[in-house]
Amino acid sequence: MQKAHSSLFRAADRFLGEEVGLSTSQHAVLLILMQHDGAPISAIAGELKMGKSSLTGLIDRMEKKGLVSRRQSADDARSFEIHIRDHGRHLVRSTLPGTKRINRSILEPFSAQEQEVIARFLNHVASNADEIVATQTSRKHKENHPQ
Amino acid sequence: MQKAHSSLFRAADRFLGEEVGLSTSQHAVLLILMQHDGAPISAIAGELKMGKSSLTGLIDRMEKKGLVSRRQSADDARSFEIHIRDHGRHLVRSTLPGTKRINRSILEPFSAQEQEVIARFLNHVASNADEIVATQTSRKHKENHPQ
DNA sequence: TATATTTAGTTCACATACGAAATAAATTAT
DNA sequence: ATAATTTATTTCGTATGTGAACTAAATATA
Repeated sequence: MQKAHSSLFRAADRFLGEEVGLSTSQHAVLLILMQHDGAPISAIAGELKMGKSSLTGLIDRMEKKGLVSRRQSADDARSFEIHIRDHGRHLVRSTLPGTKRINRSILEPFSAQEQEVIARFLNHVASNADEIVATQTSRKHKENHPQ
Repeated sequence: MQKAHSSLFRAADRFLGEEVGLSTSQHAVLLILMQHDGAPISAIAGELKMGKSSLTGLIDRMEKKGLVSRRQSADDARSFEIHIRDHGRHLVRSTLPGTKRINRSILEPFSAQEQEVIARFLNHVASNADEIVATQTSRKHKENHPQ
């Protein structure tokens, strides 16, 4: 299972990197911001199931590339709003056809019913992977994604 | 899709790391060596679809932990055989029940027929992800995994 | 209000992966 | 046999992710 996942993950990453110079995470951040522009770092980290410390570096690099900008929150002096910039917006839009093509191409050999099962499976994994693993180890979970 | 994969990938990685101190890649290397002990670095890199340079570091760290050992190939003066050591063998064995439990638990909500579809899908992804992406970008592929 | 706790974000040391370039040995071509 | 090419591995610089420890601000509790 891990192998299947890691190879798709790496292949998708390679595709994005070659195509427009975005890592998977950068791409994911942009997609989130397209829906929730101005989201704070914590929220983005939560959505991506990444540690906050990772987001600091990720947003740094994206800022350096001119994809997003940090803006002080008016309400909370600790917090920053992350805003997508035009460059980021255009870039992420340019990836949509390619990623759609790839998804189609991956699902091509499967029937409509089978694709439904696959979609259900992937959603299940996406929303429960953390909990499933946590249940098995039955500890260290809250300590890992607490922040 | 990427999100689903990255979150499972990371969750599995966390599980292995917490449980016995193995990264997914280290685990995968040990599993390969259980079947093909003495495999050279190139072959392992090929199986994992990783660059050879990555394997140098990976094997370095595994050697430092006493999981595997490098041994000069008798035939080829450039090549090293990677051998699994007892410590590695015991460690990877100890992970098997846990990973089986997790796999079962992930597949639990799906019927036998659905599980068959899922397995077919994952195998498809594992063996074709690279090619699918390569077809789309239609270049840079052989240059990336040539060595 | 004063103190304690939680929360947002960063910094740090480290693990991991990558591609390009280097080295050295094996193979192929001439 | 010599030269050109390919192959196996390492080194280097860089990107990415992590958890622990830190700072500062917000919130809760006393």
